[in-house]
This record gives sequence, structure tokens and C-alpha cells, in this order.
Amino acid sequence: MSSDYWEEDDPEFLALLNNIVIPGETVQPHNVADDTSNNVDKIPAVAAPISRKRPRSPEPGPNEDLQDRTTLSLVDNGSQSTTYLKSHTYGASSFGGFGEYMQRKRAKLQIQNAEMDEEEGLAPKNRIFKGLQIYINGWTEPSVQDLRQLIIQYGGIYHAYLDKKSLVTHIITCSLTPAKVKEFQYMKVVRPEWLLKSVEAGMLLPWREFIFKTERRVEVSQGQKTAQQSLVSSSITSSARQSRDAPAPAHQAPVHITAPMNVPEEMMAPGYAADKSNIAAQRVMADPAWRAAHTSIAPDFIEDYYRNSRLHHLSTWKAELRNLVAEAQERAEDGLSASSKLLSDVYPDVGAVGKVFQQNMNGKGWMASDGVSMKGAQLVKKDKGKGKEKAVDPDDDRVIMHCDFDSFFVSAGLVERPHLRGKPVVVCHSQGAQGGQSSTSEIASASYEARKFGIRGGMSLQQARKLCPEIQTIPYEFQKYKQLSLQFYTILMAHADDLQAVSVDEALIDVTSSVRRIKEEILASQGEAEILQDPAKEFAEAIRAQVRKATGCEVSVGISYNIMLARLATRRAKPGGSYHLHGSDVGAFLEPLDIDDLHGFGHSAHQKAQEKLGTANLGELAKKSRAVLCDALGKGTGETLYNALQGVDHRKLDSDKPRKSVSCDINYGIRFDHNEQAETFVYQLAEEVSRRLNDIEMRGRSLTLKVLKRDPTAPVEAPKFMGHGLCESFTKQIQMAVPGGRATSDHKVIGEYAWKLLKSFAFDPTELRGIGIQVQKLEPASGNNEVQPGQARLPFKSVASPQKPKAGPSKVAEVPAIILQPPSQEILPAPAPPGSALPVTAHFDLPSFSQVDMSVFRELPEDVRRELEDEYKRRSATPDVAQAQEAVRAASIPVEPKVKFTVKGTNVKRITRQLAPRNRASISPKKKNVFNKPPPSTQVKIGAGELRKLGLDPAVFAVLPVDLQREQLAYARQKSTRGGPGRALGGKRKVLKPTWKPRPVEGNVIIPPPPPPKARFPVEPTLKQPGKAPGEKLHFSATDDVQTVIEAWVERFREHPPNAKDVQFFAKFLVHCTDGARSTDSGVQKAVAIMKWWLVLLRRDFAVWEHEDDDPFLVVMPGTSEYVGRAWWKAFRNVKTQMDDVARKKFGGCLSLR
DNA sequence: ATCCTCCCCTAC
DNA sequence: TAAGGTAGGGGAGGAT
Ligand SMILES: Nc1ccn([C@H]2C[C@H](O)[C@@H](COP(=O)(O)OP(=O)(O)OP(=O)(O)O)O2)c(=O)n1
Ligand SMILES: [Mg+2]
Repeated sequence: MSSDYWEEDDPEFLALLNNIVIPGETVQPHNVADDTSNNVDKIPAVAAPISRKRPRSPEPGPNEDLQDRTTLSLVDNGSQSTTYLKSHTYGASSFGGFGEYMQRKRAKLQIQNAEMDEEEGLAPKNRIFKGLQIYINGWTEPSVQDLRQLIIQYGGIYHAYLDKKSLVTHIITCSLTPAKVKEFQYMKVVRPEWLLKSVEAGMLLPWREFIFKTERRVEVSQGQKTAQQSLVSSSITSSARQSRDAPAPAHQAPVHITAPMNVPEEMMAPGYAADKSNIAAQRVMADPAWRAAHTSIAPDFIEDYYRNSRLHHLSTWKAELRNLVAEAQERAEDGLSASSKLLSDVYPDVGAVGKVFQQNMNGKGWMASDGVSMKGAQLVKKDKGKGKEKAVDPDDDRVIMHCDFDSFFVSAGLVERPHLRGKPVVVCHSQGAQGGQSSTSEIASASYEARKFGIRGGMSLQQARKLCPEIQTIPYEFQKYKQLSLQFYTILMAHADDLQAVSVDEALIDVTSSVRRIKEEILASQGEAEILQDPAKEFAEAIRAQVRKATGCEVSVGISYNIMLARLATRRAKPGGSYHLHGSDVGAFLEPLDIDDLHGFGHSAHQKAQEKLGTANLGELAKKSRAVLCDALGKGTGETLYNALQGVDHRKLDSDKPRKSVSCDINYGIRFDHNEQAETFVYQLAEEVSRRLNDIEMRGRSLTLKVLKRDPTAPVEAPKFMGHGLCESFTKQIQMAVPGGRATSDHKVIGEYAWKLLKSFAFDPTELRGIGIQVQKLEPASGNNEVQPGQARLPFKSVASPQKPKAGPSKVAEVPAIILQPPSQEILPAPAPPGSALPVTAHFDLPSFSQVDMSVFRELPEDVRRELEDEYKRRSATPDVAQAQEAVRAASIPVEPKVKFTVKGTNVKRITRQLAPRNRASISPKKKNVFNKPPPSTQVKIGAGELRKLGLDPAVFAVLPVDLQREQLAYARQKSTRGGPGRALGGKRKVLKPTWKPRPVEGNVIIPPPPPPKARFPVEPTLKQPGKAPGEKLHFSATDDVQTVIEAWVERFREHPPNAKDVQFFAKFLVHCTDGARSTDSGVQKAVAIMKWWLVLLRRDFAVWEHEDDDPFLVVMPGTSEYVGRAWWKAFRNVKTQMDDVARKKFGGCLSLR
């Protein structure tokens, strides 16, 4: 996420400046530098701390980010009174009324408890806590039970829930998540010591001396619920967590303070930024011509942007590499119809790696096979059976290696810049003196020398310059990265039993059999082996040497018996080394690490662990039970962690998995003036998505639009140049109904749906900061025209063994020769140009990975190439036909025709897999029709008058589908015969939630109560908390509640425009009511009734503006009642439009609110 | 219970 | 100037 280092005067950052780590010096715990450690493998056993995972700054970093976090730190210090900040004071806060129902319910309970406890006579002498109402948050020391006891015993009131913020006077905690920090920002948050010491002292000590302060990196971001899922949640959403940006590290802040404080004027209304804006950006943006040439409205913006986006390249490469690997394995499978591994699995007894290894491990390195394997003779010895003796996980005796280039982009750049070796270097767009000291250009990779200064990937260049003024910058060289990557993969593939492409500079390989073979050979050839320290590590060093020779770059290799540990080992290995983490060392190795050092666990997990378990340290966490971990992190995640702590991870390398979605996102440089520009952009983006779908010959049935909209509190121009800044994010999904009912990849169709969705949000186009289109529910483009075996087009197949698929054993002989080659498909003269084999997204000039083949292979250094050739020979049992046939036969592998072909990069096997019945949705087109088309039926005839008598609105009735009309009529009649109108059925609360179930009449016809009196409730500004009580949605539980909620919503925001989040949530709710899968739902009426109610409320408050046009050129002063009124009506129209759309689609007409 | 949808989270 | 993309795992909670 983002975040960032855009902040200049972040205290922590400044502190960092003053504590720059001098090369070689030890770095401190936390984030700062630690990984600088020149881990020159002098590794004191296992003890030495290893570098921290992903030092990248954005995340937790010490950071800053201004923009994104803003709100938080600004507001906190001016406290004074003890009242609570009134949320309605801030434009940004959102409606929290959904929690009131629960509040009412709990209040009673709470009071009862208090009374009970008090009466219980537990309260003895000093009631020093009298008057205090305390809530205890999360895990604490002492325990919640103990503290509660203490509180009650000394006269205080304990709150089990926090829904009554207006009552709670203090919050006790030992740790807060960022979301909580935000939530409690205006409350008194204190450490448990306050209570303990007070009791000790026999008097209530000043709480201020025990104010809770977050420890280092408390970022925010995650905010629990974030998004648009509830009206209530928006407050968090919009302020704390926001879209991606906001990591809002509050770590330093004095935050959490408590009492209400003075809020800077700027924070109060949307539009008044609390944070910094990029002045340079403001200046250039003011020029229309500049905008036209450099932002999202520029003609070739998308292509231009992608061409320069490192993250885009990273993602693209990953996909290509996975493809490449999958194809290579397919070839192996096709050729040998065996397990699914590479040849080495099939020909387990071929010399393979072992020989190459032995040949080369003598002397230094991998110079040609000059010789005999001397040292090889010394190996063995400590090889005990499986060699996993002390392994923590006795069931796992794999040998997994994690190979990763050291500061890849930098290393690649230094190949041609040897003079910069040894210096602090970073890769970023801004070069030379560009941007001066105010460049927000992001650093993609930093050399280890640069890291010693505290510089990290993800930082802005300006920040890096502060840490190291003489930092050297070098530009991106995407093509080179790709090229080096291909060589890297080519080498790995020659040695691996299995390979998982992780990224352009990183891969996981399973070398179990190779290592075993090495051991066996060594053992066999030299019975007296002695010294061989570690075949696996030697093997890793051999691989490192090959890659070094071929690419001129260092890769580090982590080795262990499972993926997770291999990854951890890599960090100890870096830079420029290898490290084998043995089972016997696992415990000690993990002990000093934190949870987020584990792959897959990030700051969110760290926070949760800290808050719920009191620690994020693995050593401590290892003492927890599985159940406790699951409780804190979720079932699956808890389990994974638990296993990890035991050194267990049974995941297999995964080298082929079908794609599930294709998407395009651009959240940079998005600036529109009008909707036409936004529309144009969306259509262009749709073309890009379409192109990507076509490239992989897929089509999709579902589309999701993602939108980033400037957060009202954020400055118009973000701190990061052209960045999106703090945003609210929205998504909307829709099924694409294409003519044939089939999936589509048509850019027009995609564009139309995407634009339609964007329009439906009715956002001000100038506020948009990011747009994304994602297509899901994919199916092969060739769906209809089955791929014919003969159509297989992979060069090597058509040439080398045209009929391979059907080829009998006799043909197999040729296979090895092909398969054996590096990732190539063109070992033999290929009829088709390389590029045609696998169309790649690239509209750029980079060569496709599909071209990895001979060309790459040939370019490898002579000696390396020879080594690989030897390896291939061994593995294949030699390209010799007779020998190969023999091998096949010996392995008694039945070679059958396989129903699997590779066509233009598409794995047909996967296709068939996808076509197989997976879930109803994907295989039941008929069902779909049923859903879309109301069953045929005849008209229902009834007069308007009669309908009215039955309590039904003719206008509404008219637009209902026939069956629903019947149903409604039946209910109404039945009701009218039996007794009063729906509401009279009273007592039972009805669940008003979108549901397909036909519902009994009761709640169907809601009669909007008369407009409530003006100031019905004194707008109690409790700072509503989203994800708080497990509840917002519960509050939708009854019709009455919805009405109450809406009313409260309008009331609360009578002087503020409604929050976009709330509006969209509300719309979503109503649409859901209306658009059930079943047409026979009373949801429609409910939705209509709710809309009517809303209408009534708005007319009550803003009647004047009801029919005002939404003139985009009209400038209305924010804060005025006109401004607010117009905003509410706009929201109303927006929601109404969304409902009409659904109604039109479903019933063919729109809703009437008369 | 299980599945599905709508997110969040994580990684490079 | 700068180029903050993307796909998959998984959790919460509603639908079936
Ligand atoms: N957020 C990120 C993460 C990575 N990268 C790019 C630049 C890196 O050089 C490359 C590889 O990522 P690594 O995480 O492996 O980082 P490095 O290779 O630079 O450093 P290390 O030595 O820690 O592996 O991907 C990037 O541009 N942005
Ligand atoms: Mg790397």
C-alpha cells in the first residue's frame, strides 16, 4: 500500500536521520535498518538476527505518508475538555446510526450488571474509581477479568461493550490497531497501570500520566471494515483506512489521547485538507495544456503509463513466467505421461545433477567439467537415511530452495555500471538532479550499500537523499530485467524437480531428488566420505555460481525442507550467500522473529497478534495453543501460523494454476475535468482489458469496476506527484449478459458495462483518482470450437513430434530431445516465429517469455551452457533415441495419447478442467435464463381502486412481475379478510434484508410515518464506529429500524452532505432488496417504501432544492444549506436511478414513489 | 454444513 | 515531473 515516505518532517524519520547506521554498524531492532547487516555469513549459529522481511518502506515503515494518515496526528494534540468530539462536526465522519439499536439493547444490560455488581457488596472501602466508566480493549496485562474485578471492586463501572461511547469515560488497553487508534482518537485511552497504581496509592491518580501511546509502527490501513459495506463503517473507511493509501502509521503519535480536542479548522469540512499537497503538482496541474499532455486525459496515457510502471511489469512478468513454467512442465508430461514433473522424476536413476555437481564442485566453481570430483568423495558421512533427523517436521524431507536476486533492479543496472559497485545506488525514475530534493519518485530497489543508510525500496527519492545525499540513481531497464530473468529461470529449470515462479527475480525450486542423488552417488562412489558438510548447500552454491556467471548478478539461496522456511533462510543468506536452515535449528531460528517476518503475514497480522495475543514475537506465539491463534487470526490463518511455528508447511510448489481473473488498474495520474474524459478513459481501459483477455484466449462473464475517489479530507493534489492520495474506494460488480449468453472479451461490451457502473456512482469526475476494471468468471475463448488435436501449434510440437499427442511409444523417443532443452520450444527449426507461440500482452518492445528458448540458452556463457547441456543429457538419459526409448520402457510408462494440447499458450488441459462441472453457476446457462426472464404468465387484471382498498399502491403494483402481483394480491386479500393491514400484524419483527424468500405480507407495505418533528433527538454525536458491535447489519433487522436509521442519518447530516460511502451502501442495500434472484420478493415494496420515507424526510428538510438541477458549473459555497440540500438530493437521485436501473432490467419499468 | 459474495491482505 | 499494478488466499457473514 502505499503510504509512503512523502512526509518530510515525520519525527521518526528525522530520528532516523540522526541515527543513520554507519555501514557495518549494528542496526536497531525495529524497522529502521536492520537488514543492513552485512550478513556476511559469519552467522553465529542461529542466533544472529536476520534481516527483516521486505524492508520496503511503504508498509509499516516508520513513516509517514502524509497524506494518507493525516487526520490522525493532526487532531490529536490539542485536547482539553473531556467531552467527546462531535462527529457531526466533521465532514468526514460518517453516519453511525446503525449502532443505536444495539446500544439501546445493551444499555440496559450494562446498567443491570453495574447495579448487580455494586449491590453484591463487592465494593468495599475506597471507591476510588467511582464515576469511572471503563471499557477494556483487546488483550491486556493483567487480564480483562482481573481488571474488571478491580474496577468494580473500587467503585467503577465496567463496560463490556463500547457502543455507549457517550458513557464510557476511559478505555484501557495495551495495544491498539490502527483502526482503533482512529476510533479512539478522541477518547481517554490509558494503560492498565493507571488502575493498578491507583489502587496501590489508594487514590485515583491522574490518568494523563498513564496515557496509552502506540508503540512503533502502528499503521492503520487495515481498518477493519473499511468499506462500503455499511453506512456506519464509512467513518473508518473514509478516514482511517481509506483505499490503499493510507497506511497511516501513527506509530509515533501521541495520538490516542483522549479527550476531545481542538480540531483544526481545516479538518472540519471536506475540501479543506489537513495535509500537505504537492505544490509542484498544483502548479503544473493548473495548466490545462499540461494536464492534457500528462494526465489520464492524454491520448496515449494508458500505454505510456504501463510502459513505465514497474509494478505493472512485475505483474506481467509473473504471469508470463508462470505460463512458461507450466508449459515446460506440460511438455514434460506430454512427453512422458508420468507424474507431472520434469524428466528427473521419470528417470530417477540418471546421473542428473549429481554428476554435474560433482564434476564442478571441485576447485572453485563451475568452470567446465575439468575434473573429477574430489571433494565429492568427502561428502556423505552425516547423511542419515533421510537426513531429516532432527527436522522439526519429520514428515517432510523435501529440499526446497528459494532463489532470489539481491537488489535485483540495482544489480541488473550495475552490470553495465561497474564503477558504481560498492556505492549506495537506487533505481527510480527520477535521474540526476531531477526533482532536486523534492522528488517524490519512488525507489524500486536499493543496493545493500544504500540500505546501510536506511534507504529502502518504496521510499521517495527525496527521503533517500536526506538519508544519503550522495545517493546514486540509475534508471529502469525493464528489458534487461526480463532478459536476466530468463537466464536465471533457464538455469533453475535445468536443476529443479519442480519450480514455482514467484517473480521476475525469484523462484522456488524443489531439488529433493537431485540432492538425494548427489548424496547417494557420493556415498556410493566414496564409501569413506567424511567432510561433505552439506550437499544441498553446495548444490545451491553451484547454482549461484552459474547464475552469477550467466548474469553477472548475485542471487541468494535459502534452503530448507519446506517453502516457508526456505524463504526465511534466504534472508539469512542475503546478500550474496546461501543458507540451509535445518530442522534442528528451526526453533531457535524462529524464536526472535516477529509474525510479519513470515511470508504471507504482514502488518495486519502483526497488529492482530499484538492486540489480541499481547505479542507479535514468534517465540511467544509459539507458546499459544492452536485454538488461541485461530481465534485471533481466523481459522485458516491461525492454523497456518501454528504449523509454521512448528516448522511445518506442507504446501507444494505450485506451477500451474488456471487464471481466475484479468484486470487493469490505474491509480496514478487520474485527473478528469468532465465525464466525457472519464468515459473515454474507461473505454480505453476496457480495450486494454479486452486485449489481455484475448491474449490468453479467455473471456469473462462478470465485471467489477473499482473506483478511487478523493477522500473529502484530502487535498486536491496529493503529496505524491500525480498520486491518488488518500481516497475512498468503491467497487461494483455486474454480470455481463452478452447476446449469446456467452462470456465475452469484447472491448465495447466491457467498456459499456464499466462505464455504466462508473456512471451509476454519479461521482464528480474531478474527484476520481483511480479506475480499475476486473473481469472474472473466465472461460476459454474457444469454448465452442473445440480445439482439435491437430491444431496444436506449439512449434516444437508441430515440428518435433507433430502427432505427439497421439504418438505411441515409438514417437516418444523424440520427446526427450525436445524436452530436455531449456525452456525452449524451438530447439528445432520452428516454422512459426517465436512470438506467435504465446501472444503476450506487450504492446511494448520487450521480448516475450515465450521466446525463452534457444536464444536465451545460446546466450548463456559457453561454460554454463555446457554444464546445462550435460545436465540435460543426464536427465534425459541422453538425447539418444535408443537410450531414451529404453528408459521409457524401463520405467514402464505407458505412453498414451493424451487429451491435452497447448495452443497459443493456452493449456487445454486446464480448459477442460474449467469446463468440467465445478459449480452450478458456471455450467448452467439455462438456469441463468431462468433468472433473467420472468416466467411467462398471463396478466393480472385488477383495478386501481381495488388495489388501494387492499393497501397496495397501483403504481407499484403495475411494475411488478405477474407472479409477484399474484402473490401480493393473494396476501393482501387474505390479510384484508383476516384483519388489519400489515403493520398490525405487529409484534413480530421482520427481517428486512434482501432475501429471495417470499415473505409474508406483514412488512410489505410500509406506510411512512409522518415526518418526524424537527429536532427529534439532540443529535447525539457519538463517534460511531463501524465494525464495532457485530452489528450494523443487524440494525437493518426490522423495517422500523431501517426507517429509524435513515431518519437518523438525515438528521445527523442535516448540515453536511451525505458521505459517498453511506450513499452507496444504502443504494446497494436497496438494490439488493429489489434485485433478488427470485422475482417473487417483497423486497421491491420494501425498497419503494424506504425510498418514499427518505423522500419524505428530504422534503421536510430540503424541500427547496428538490428540483434544482445538478448544474456542474454552478458554484455553491460549501457549508451552506443550499450546498447541503443539493448534495442530498443528488444522492437521492443517484439512488433512485440505481433502483430504476434494476427495476427496468427486472420488470421493464421504473419505480414509482407516489 | 457449504457455498458464494464482497471485501481485505499480501507479495513482488 | 513520474509512471501507487495485479492476482490469489482467506475471512465474515449471508444464501442455500
Ligand atoms: N514493491 C516493490 C517490490 C519489488 N520491486 C522490484 C524491484 C526489486 O529489485 C525487484 C525484486 O524485489 P525484491 O523484493 O526481491 O527486492 P530486491 O531484489 O531489490 O532486494 P532483495 O535483495 O531484498 O531481494 O522487484 C518493486 O519495484 N516494487
Ligand atoms: Mg530480490
